[in-house]
Order: sequence, then structure tokens, then C-alpha cells
Amino acid sequence: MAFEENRILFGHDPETRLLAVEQLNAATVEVFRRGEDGALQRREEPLRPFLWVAEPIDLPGVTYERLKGGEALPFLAGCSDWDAFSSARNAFKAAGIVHFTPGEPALQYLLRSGKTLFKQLPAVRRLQIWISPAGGVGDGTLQPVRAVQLADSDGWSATLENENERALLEAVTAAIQERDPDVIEGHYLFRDILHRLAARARRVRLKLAWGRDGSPLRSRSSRLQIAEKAFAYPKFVAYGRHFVDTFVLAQFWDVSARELEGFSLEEVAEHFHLGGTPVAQTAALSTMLGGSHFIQAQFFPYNFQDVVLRGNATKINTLFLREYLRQGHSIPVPPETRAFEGGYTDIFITGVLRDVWHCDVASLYPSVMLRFDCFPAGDKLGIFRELLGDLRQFRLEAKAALRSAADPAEAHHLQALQAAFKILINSFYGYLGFAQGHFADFDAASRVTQTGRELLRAMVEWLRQEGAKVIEIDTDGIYFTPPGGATPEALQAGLAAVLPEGIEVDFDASYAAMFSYKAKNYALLTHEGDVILRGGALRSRGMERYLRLFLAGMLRHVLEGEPEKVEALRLEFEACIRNREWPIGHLMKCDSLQEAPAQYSRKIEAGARNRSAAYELALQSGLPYQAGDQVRYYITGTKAKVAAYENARLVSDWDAAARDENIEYYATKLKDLAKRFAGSWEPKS
DNA sequence: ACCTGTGGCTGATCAC
DNA sequence: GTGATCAGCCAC
Repeated sequence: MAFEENRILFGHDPETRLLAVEQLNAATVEVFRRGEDGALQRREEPLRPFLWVAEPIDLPGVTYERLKGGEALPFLAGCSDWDAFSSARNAFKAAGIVHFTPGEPALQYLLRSGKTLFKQLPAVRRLQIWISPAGGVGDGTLQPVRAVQLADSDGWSATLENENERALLEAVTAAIQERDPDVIEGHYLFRDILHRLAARARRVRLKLAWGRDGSPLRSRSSRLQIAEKAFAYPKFVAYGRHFVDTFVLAQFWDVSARELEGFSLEEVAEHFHLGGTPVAQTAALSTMLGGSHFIQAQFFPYNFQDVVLRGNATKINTLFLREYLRQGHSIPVPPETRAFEGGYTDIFITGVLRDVWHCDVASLYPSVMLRFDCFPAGDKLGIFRELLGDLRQFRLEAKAALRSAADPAEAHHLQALQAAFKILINSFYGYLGFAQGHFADFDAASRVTQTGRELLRAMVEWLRQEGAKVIEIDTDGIYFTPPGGATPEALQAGLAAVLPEGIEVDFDASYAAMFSYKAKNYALLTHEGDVILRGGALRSRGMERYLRLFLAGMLRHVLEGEPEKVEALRLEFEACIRNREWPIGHLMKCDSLQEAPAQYSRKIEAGARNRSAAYELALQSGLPYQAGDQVRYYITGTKAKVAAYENARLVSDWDAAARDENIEYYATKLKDLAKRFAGSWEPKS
């Protein structure tokens, strides 16, 4: 396939098989490569740090290049070494001159050289690590390490055990140097495994010399944003290697799937039916969920570890910067942010409907951008249009190749490839509204959504004219009951005739029944008898498991045309509550902390937020909870109405022999839930 | 130091 | 009680 020749995507330097780039000293980076013979190659390259600046000032060790075009940052300041770069950055800051730099040395080298990692590299050497006893998050994570399990992609594995913790940690370091992995994988790798190993090593005054130059592990506190969740974690780096945390991969996967109950290795492995030892499960998870990142490392000028940890819009931004740099073209500064309207969401009919069809616009926003020229005004080189168009083509090619791939390894590669293309394609619209994007364009973003809304309106109107009853719409899709005698093919052809070229509609599914509840909230019954739930009101993990189970059971009865069975189900559930028959897992709530407990305390003191049970428990526990941690708790007491934050206990403090869950509270919640839905089955327009 | 977007629902708390 | 507000989670 020709896509690998796309220099905007893969960088303009074709060098293959690079493994890592590290700063060696003020003026040098070290480049690691896997030779064709399998040997590790190392070489030094000059590091010439740089900044984009609005105007030059005379500084030692800094020379300027005038860039083409009249954008806000028309000069490139090239620095003789890192010291000159640091002083220059301070000087521009002090002088109040607008400037920008990608900062990190490896990124600067890769951006400027046009090189990327892993090109034409069949595989990296991967090592998995797991420690016992396993620590949980916020669960006394610094207890002594007794055993360390290791395995690598060559089939080697070992369990290192030693009563002498110092000797054990030394043996782990020796094993890592001996096996010499490119990538070290673990579950809760940053927040548990490395954090703990580093803390224990400090106690016994040992350096964890895991770097390829023998240098110790380094860490600094960092944050990771994945959808609505923010994680505080210690970001560890080892010279010449990459760390991949399968917990992070699981979080990314779950953004779209939203199927994971918890994120421990045990829970995630169970969900994916992965057997074997923890290290084997970690390896399998990484293979399954990390494929697109391996591909992305070939696109973006980041070390592999950062490809996983950085956001998509940030990574897209660097593609622009790299190509503008290559062409010697000036770059704009990020535009002023403004709010803009999003997708069109509405609900026209509620209740239970039979024979429901669904149609949606294929890749609505990418299609709109390409068909209606919604591109960044500042992108004078036209990178956005070119790349988006190419990516769409590449993805089609990858998917076609995937369909005919016979070899499993080839199929896995193609699957990862098309996933990487998909992620990128879908991030382009978001990039338009990305406040830190140099080529963001809020007017263009606004035109995209406005056009999307207009297209959806036109589709709804046409379907209604044909006699369809439109039930619910959201952004790019429509649920409706079809007019008598209609076929999907006829409707598709009819809609195609009223829609612009380049905007394609798929009639992708029909359902035996639908319960339409509220905007973005509905349940579907497939022809195979499966129930699909959508929306926070019907399947939020913020809801206790027994309520979710009840909802699922209730909706199945209703979709199958037996609403009269609902009350018996409720009574059955209530009996289980009153007889204390369920494990606490059915009743507990599981909240993730959005901020550190200390931050919460500050807000409470300032009256800036309300009290919440999860934070109160985290504070009471005395354990080092951080943003992103999950807190599992249940409600105690005897009255139905109690303040949760005053009557909550951690599930870890639950005593099965002396159950104290609040029966009235849980029974009332069940009743309230049933009542809320009781009148909503009848179709209403 | 880090960061793709908007729209919508629910539960908990708190002021009135 | 009621409405306002916030936090958390979900759809797309």
C-alpha cells in the first residue's frame, strides 16, 4: 500500500527500525535502532533545540531563520545546545515576546528530523512485570515486595523471590538489563508497580538502574486525561526504553465500550476471558489493546510511551508543526477560544415501539469537512484537507485488505492500522475546536456541526414525508418506524437523492422493539433476542449493580411485551434486599475521584462544592487516594432517607458476618426507580 | 504540566 | 418541598 510513503503522516525521513530517542547531553541525542540482524544499534546525533518566535532578539548560541508566509510566528530560533535553548526560552518569556517550543528534546529531534519510531519494524522486545503481593490503588501501595514475576516476548519468564528486599530489587534490575526490553509493560505500572518498586528501592538505598545507559528510573508527577476522567500518576521514564501501562490501555478502550466494571488486572482479564498468570494476561492485554499505538508511533514524532500518554489533538498538532517546519513555513498561534454549538439531538416519540429501523450518516463530521471545505483558515499549506482525505482512503484500503487477510499476524496488523486511521480521522473535527491547536478554527468547527444539524433535519423531513415515524435522533443517526412496504434499499436510494454528494447514509440495522426514554437514552431488542441499553439513565456505572440488573430485567420484560411481569421482578429484588441475600457488590456504589481528596477539602472549606461520600471516605481512610482512583462504598443506617456522605462505609470495611447495609435505603431506591419508569411504556408523541 | 469537541441525564447536596 | 448547582457518566 502506498500510504507508508505519505510524508505528512509518517514523517519525511524514511529511516526504519528506530526504537527510541533520548537526550544524551546538552547538544546530543542518542538514537536506538534494531539492526536487520536483530542487534541493538546506538548512535549519537546532534540535538539542535529550537523555538518559534514572533521576533528575534540577539542571544548567545542562537541563530534565526526567517520562515515563509506571514503567520504569527515567522522566525525559527535554532540553539547551539540545551543550555542556549533554556536561556533563550527564558529571555523570550522575560521580554514578553510570543514564542512556542515543543519542549522535550526527543520530540524536538524527531520533529525536526522527520524520523519516527518503529517503521518497518515487525516487533519490539516486550517485557511484562507483576509484583506480589499486588497492591491496589489507594490500598497501602507501599508494602514490601516479596516476589516479582517477569516474562518477555521471547518466551522467557521468571519469578524472582527473596526475603531480602534489596537483593530482590537488584535481581529485577539485573534481569531487565539482561533481557534488555524495548518496552516494559504492566498493569497499574505507573501508579502501583513502578511507584512501589521505586519507593522500596529508596528505602534500601538502591538505584533502579533500568536505563539502557545504566541510569536510574526517573519520575515526576503528571496527569492523564481520558475522556471525562483525570488521573494523577507518577510518570516514570527509563533511558532507551518505553513503559506501557495496560490499565491506561483499558481506560482508553472503555471510553467507547463502557463495559468494564472495574479496572484491576483481574477484572479486565476476566472481561476479555484471558487466563494464565498475571504477566501472561498483561502481555495479552497489551497485544489486544495496544496495537493502534504501535502504529501511531510510526506516525507521530514521539517516543512510544508518549504516543500512549498524549492526547489525539496534541498529536495531530505535531503533524502540522512537523510539515510546516520541513517546508520552512511560519506557523500561527492558537486562536482565541469560543463556545460553539454541537450536534442535533432530539426525541419525538417515547415509549415502546415495534419494528424500529436505524440509519446514520457514514463518518458525518469527516464527510462534512471534506464535502463543505471546513478546514482551518490558518492552514496555508492545506495539510488538514490533504491528510484527512488520505486517511479516509487509507482506512478503506486497510479495511479491504483486512477482509482478505488470511494470516492472523497480518490481520492483527491491519486491524491495528485501520483502528489507528479511525482514531485519527475522528480526532480531526475535535482538533478544530482544540484550544491549544495552532491550526484550530472555531468558525470551521461551528460550520461542521451546523452543516451536520442541517443534514440531519433534511433526513428527518424526508423520512416523515415518506410516512416514517421518527422516534429519536442524535447527531448523525435516526431511529424510526418505517412506512408500510418500505425496504431499506428504497429508503437509502431516496435519501441519497436528496443529500449532497459525498454524504452517504447507511441503513445499518433494524430491531424487533425499542423503548425510547429520553434524549440519548433508549433500549433496543434485536431480532436475535439481545437487549441493548444506551444512555446514562439506563446503564450508568454510577448506578448500583442491583439497580442496573433490575433495569435490564425490567426493560427486557417490557420490550418482549410482558410489562405485567415487572412488579414481580421488583418484589423479588426487594426480598433479596430485605433478606440480605446479595453480595455487597450488588449494592455498592463505585465512584471515581475527579480530583485529589485534598483538593476536595479545599473546595468544601471554600464552599465551592457539596460534600460527597466517596471523598469523605477517601479522606477518612487515611490512604493516599488520588484523582482517578475508584472508591467503592455502601450506605448504612436504618432510615430510607439518609445523607449518603454521613452514612457511607468502604466496601473493604464490610463485614459479611455483621451486615449493616441500609435495607430501607436500598429498597426505596428500587421502588423509586420502578416508579419513575412505570408510566413510560405507552407510546407518546 | 497537561489538555479533542458539545449535548444530556441522574443523583446528591444545599439554599430558599 | 422545590429549584439551582455541581459532579459524574454517558452518546455521538
